[in-house]
Amino acid sequence: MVGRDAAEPPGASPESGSGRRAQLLSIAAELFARRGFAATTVREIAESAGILSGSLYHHFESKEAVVDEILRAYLDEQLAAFRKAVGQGGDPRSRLEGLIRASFTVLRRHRWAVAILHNESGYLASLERFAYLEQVNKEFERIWVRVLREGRSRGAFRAELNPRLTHRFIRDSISSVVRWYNPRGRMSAQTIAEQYIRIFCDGVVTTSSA
Amino acid sequence: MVGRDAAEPPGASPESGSGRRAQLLSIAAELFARRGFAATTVREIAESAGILSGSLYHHFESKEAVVDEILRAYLDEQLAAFRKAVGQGGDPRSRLEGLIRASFTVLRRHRWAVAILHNESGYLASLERFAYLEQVNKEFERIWVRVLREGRSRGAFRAELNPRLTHRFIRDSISSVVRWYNPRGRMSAQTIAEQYIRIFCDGVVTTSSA
DNA sequence: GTCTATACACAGATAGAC
DNA sequence: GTCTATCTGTGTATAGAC
Repeated sequence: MVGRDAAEPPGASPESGSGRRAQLLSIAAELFARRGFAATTVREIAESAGILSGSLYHHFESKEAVVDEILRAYLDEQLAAFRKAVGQGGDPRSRLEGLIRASFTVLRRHRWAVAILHNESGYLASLERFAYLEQVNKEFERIWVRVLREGRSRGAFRAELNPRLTHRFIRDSISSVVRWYNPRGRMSAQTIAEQYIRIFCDGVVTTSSA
Repeated sequence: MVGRDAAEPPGASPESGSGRRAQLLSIAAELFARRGFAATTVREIAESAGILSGSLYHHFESKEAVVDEILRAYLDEQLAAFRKAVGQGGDPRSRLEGLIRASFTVLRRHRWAVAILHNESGYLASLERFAYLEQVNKEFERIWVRVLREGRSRGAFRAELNPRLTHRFIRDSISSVVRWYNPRGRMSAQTIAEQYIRIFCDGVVTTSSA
């Protein structure tokens, strides 16, 4: 847990929960993801929710507090999903596939949070309030790099690939999916996940004589 | 050419050119890329350049005009580089590698522009002024998809991969590199390009029995 | 829980002196 | 080409009535 003092019943995620607060978080998350955090005004958030901007401050202490909550809910779930995935064992490839699938699974529920984190992490990192992002980032990297290194030392993954670079590569590729992913579109998160696994593991080229 | 009325000698790129105007563009580009377009103020740009905000308007008509110029300079060069790459012929894999290398080559000179386009395209697309971004986007996609489709029909690339998805995948992966790429760091753009080509084409796994 | 009304800061941009 | 001074709009946030 990244930690927060929940005034809401636990289990209520900002992007799927019921309740007014969760609804407001969901609306704000989509706007932040689509237009950017700085470019989104609290008036727009309130208007989308059918209330006036002043009323938002009954639910949240500030605009920053809103993103904060959106991001923490996502990060908590993602961390748990990664830990569960690597805990299941298996050969290196299965473990890598497990991490990739865990990313896509959480992405379905937290697409806006994934987009916000990907787009605004540079800006948010400059604010003291979001110093924890760097820590979580490092923890995620540790989990992935362990799997990649083990696979490499066992000869399952290519020796010439830098594990940290490979992790960033996969992470950013998946994060970028939220820009065009549509839950009601032709491609399900599963379909995309399987295509991505195919590319990451086996590449685009068929005659891999490497 | 995306087109603009140049009051400057041609060939002067915003990120490497000499002259006051080019210098200001370079400073602004870095700030926009690091902190976000909306989050960066004209006062910050001016301050970084050692002048006052009012003085900026002697060089540019507006903040939007500044990003506009940064993006156009990049897009012009990128388009030319892609066209040159596909014009060189070769087998599907060579052509794909050519496109990837062309991306990384241009990225060296226009890293901030690449970051801005990647991070802010959602927001910028909502402004009339930047309607051309969609057109350029489509043109880039056309170039890539042609190569990917041909490779697929020739049996060189996996049949199950969606060409448009594959293009977006590669494009976004490369764009994300600018977040951590450091021209004076351990990894050169070439080194990164070769690792990316390796992953894209052959995958991470060694025993690709696919 | 929402609205009214408003404080206060800061944004982008302009005009004219130097 | 830069500065001084400033206009005007809009942003976040607050206080108190309903």
